[in-house]
Amino acid sequence: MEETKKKEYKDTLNLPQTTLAMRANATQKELEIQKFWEENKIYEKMLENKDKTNSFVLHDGPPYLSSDKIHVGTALNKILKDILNKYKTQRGYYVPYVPGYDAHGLPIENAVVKNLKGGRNSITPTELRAKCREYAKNSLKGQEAAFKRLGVLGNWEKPYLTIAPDYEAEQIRVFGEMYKKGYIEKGLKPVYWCASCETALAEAEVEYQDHTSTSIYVRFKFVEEDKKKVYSIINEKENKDLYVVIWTTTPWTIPSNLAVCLNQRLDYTLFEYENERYITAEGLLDSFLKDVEFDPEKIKRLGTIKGGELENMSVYHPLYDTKSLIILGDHVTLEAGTGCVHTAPGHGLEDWEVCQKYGIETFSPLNSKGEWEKSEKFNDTDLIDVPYYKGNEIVIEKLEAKKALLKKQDITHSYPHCWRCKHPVIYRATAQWFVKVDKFRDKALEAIKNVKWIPNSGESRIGNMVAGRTDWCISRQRAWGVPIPIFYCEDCKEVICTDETIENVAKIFEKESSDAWVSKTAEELLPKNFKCPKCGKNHFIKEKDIMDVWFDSGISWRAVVEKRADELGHTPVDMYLEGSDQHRGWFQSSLLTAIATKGIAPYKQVLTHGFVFGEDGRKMSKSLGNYIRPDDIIKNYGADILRLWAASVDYKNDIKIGNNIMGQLAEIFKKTRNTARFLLGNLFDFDPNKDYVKYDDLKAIDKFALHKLNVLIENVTEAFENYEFYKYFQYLQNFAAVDLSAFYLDIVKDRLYTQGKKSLSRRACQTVMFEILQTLVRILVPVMPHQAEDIWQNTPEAQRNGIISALLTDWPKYNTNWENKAIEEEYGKLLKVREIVTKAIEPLRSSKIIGSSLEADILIKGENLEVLKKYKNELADLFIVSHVYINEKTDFNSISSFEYEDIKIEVQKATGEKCQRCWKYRELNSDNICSDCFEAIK
RNA sequence: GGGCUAUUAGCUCAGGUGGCUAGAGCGCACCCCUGAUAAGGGUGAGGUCCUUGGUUCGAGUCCAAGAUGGCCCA
Repeated sequence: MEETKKKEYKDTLNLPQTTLAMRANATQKELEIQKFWEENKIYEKMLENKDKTNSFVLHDGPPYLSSDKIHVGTALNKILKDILNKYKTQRGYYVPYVPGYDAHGLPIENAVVKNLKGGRNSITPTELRAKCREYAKNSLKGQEAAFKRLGVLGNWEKPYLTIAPDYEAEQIRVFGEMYKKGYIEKGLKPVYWCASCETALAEAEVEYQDHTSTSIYVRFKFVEEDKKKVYSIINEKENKDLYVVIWTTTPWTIPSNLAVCLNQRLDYTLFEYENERYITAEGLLDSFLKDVEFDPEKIKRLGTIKGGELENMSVYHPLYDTKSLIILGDHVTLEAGTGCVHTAPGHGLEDWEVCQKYGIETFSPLNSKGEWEKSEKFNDTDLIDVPYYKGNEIVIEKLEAKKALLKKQDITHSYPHCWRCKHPVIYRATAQWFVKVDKFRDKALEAIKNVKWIPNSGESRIGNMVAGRTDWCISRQRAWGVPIPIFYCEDCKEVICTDETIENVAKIFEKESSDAWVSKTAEELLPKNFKCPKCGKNHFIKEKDIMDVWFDSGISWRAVVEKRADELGHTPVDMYLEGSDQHRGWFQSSLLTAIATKGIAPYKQVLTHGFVFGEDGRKMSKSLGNYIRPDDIIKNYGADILRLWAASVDYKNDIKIGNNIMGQLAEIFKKTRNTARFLLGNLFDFDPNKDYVKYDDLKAIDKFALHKLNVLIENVTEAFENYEFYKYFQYLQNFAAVDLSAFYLDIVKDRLYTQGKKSLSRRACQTVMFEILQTLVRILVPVMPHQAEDIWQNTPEAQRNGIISALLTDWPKYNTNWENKAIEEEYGKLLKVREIVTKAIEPLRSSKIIGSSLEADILIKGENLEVLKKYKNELADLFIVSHVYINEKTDFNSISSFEYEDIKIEVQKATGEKCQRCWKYRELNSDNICSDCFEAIK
């Protein structure tokens, strides 16, 4: 047979034709597609003609604008949101998406200050705020571009910013409402304080360095009445003095002591030494005795008592004529000291917190320079005007004089220092504004129960946090933020915050932003001719603190969702979707502000995802070499593959990312693409309006394929409804690789190529492929929108039904007409046999006796082969061999066989000659083709 | 230390109420095809189901303790 003849036959085949490129060329193509979406206003069209009462609103949690680059974790978050939004849109919902940005706060302020040559004080607060604003806006540009590059669609024309004037104004109103309800109060709380810079410091502004401190053991004497109680508990008759012993590394805080904290579960030992009696934790007794040089031989143990039994007893302050309460706290451990913790709520965060529970007021006698100040509550003349760091010595002397000091020794430990002046910092309680969460906590806890948390462990997570929270400190001593809108009367010191003042400030902010608080005087910010409601005078000063940024973003349900009701509807929205750290952050601040003002949670569902790690399971870091940025992935693979990654992992847990993982996803991406490409290639001449074959005329295998497609639709839909995208990924992958590529498409190829172009049998499988392609494109949309669009744009016009973008297609529906249990069951059996057939042929291939499976004939032997007999005419196609015989062949030259259960497969070299057109082994005519082919090209 | 959480093949995931000789896809190895061709097909090798105890005739599955990792607190 000469080559030309071969070529002639090839020309009579219906080979695939398509304009869809085999390679995605994603990095470039995705940009073109994004441009197409933008120019054709696809986001707007997705919202058009939708019933707004049938909406799905996912309210965006604002990422922080500290940098113009985004992290993979942020990308993951935005992608998950977008996948969901696109899916819900396809399901017919009205799905608006307004991206947000969090733009106030310390990191931005610090970044700006760092770039100032002359430091913070070289410019005015107004100028500083302007620079912060500029910094945030620049970051926004970078982040917005990065988000868009992911293929995220939304209202990019009008995102929301926490620094927008109308946003800030609304924040003031929310504050006002909460204040009016009595939910906001002023109180004292210790913060890191640098006495040399005279400023409060945030955690991020503190550096830990080694520092040598004088540590002391101090004894506090029990009051008579409580001592008797203790003795009665341990049955001790002799009524000698009893002391509890504390250990501290900050002697200067002793004057501020108000309590001694024990752990309720720990055992405490009472013992006598040289006629004095003490209490310390059992587990620390040995180290204590050693430190204070008590001879263990001379110890007389009197008994043991649980910390819990001493609760609410009192001891005398070692220096003053006051009493300190014995309280309990879980932070007390056996790591160091005596298990009895000196507690000064004005000088330690844990101290403060535990004292809040006992209603012990915060006592903070130091001024901003760190010097003791005379007051009603403090009048120790030895210390007044002395700076705290000189106080250590004085306090120790005084303790010695009172015989309260058991021991002092120097220790070196890690201690916080000011990042700017490098001096050690202290905890100092200052006046702060608090949201009194305990006043509406029960309501919040109730609301938490009515929200759907995904995964549902979120409920106990946030529930426990809210239950344990008494106060939310919203004061920050910073410049870049929304001011706490409080005025003080200079004359009578009245605190002023009324409906009138709030609304006036809000109105001003609406026009000029919260910068007005800095640039205007108190009088300018107050209503005209405002007079102090208490004393009637008219001199006022402004509060200097700004609000915690969590308060900013926490009111977005109000400043964004409710303000843009026409676009976003109302609270509660359908979903908040963020990283699991937001149980502490945004989920909580949003909940608290909404409960406090509106009485309801701002969301119906909250979905959380875990954090992203390197492929090695370790935290991503540049030094470990496992740090990956979204940019890098997009540059190498494109956004769709990053999106596919987001969809492929179970985001409830920690998530890993790396080159191996991405490489693998790229393979899946290619698989779906090539499958779609093959479908497209074989549909080039298919017009569903004319060529669609009705169900009854399909071959059994076609019906089986539709059945499989139906199952896919069902599974994938369920996966999306449950937000289990990784299940979708598994289903999709299996369908493309197993059901299509390795099965249906492989088998049907022969029919498509060799049957008459317009023959019923070719049109039948084109009909099925059409349905598959239509479904495939649609289910690719949420996860791989660019790929879906590329496929769609290369789909023949007649098959697109006038829909201009893949993103505007509907989600496929389960089709009951395609349900076919009989075929499913029968084909299930045939597939088993097919497996046995391939196993029987395999050895012939390995030993190079045959190449293509069409070079083989099959003989099936066994009992109960009814199903096989029923489909006898389709079996050769199904196994892709030339002839299939069942039981009855006598002259079969078996050269290989394989047995499984009750079926035996024999293989022989195919009889007849290779048809030059269809390559099957057949009786050939004079043109060297078989009769089927002869018919097909007639 | 506390709250919540995770740990099944190299990777991503399945394994309701205990019965598994532990599955899938990908990747890998080998082979085939050359009419999906920088594609397609086949076969195969990979697992002390984190560990240790316990309950049970029987545990990846239930219970207890522990290890390791994570987020948030302290």
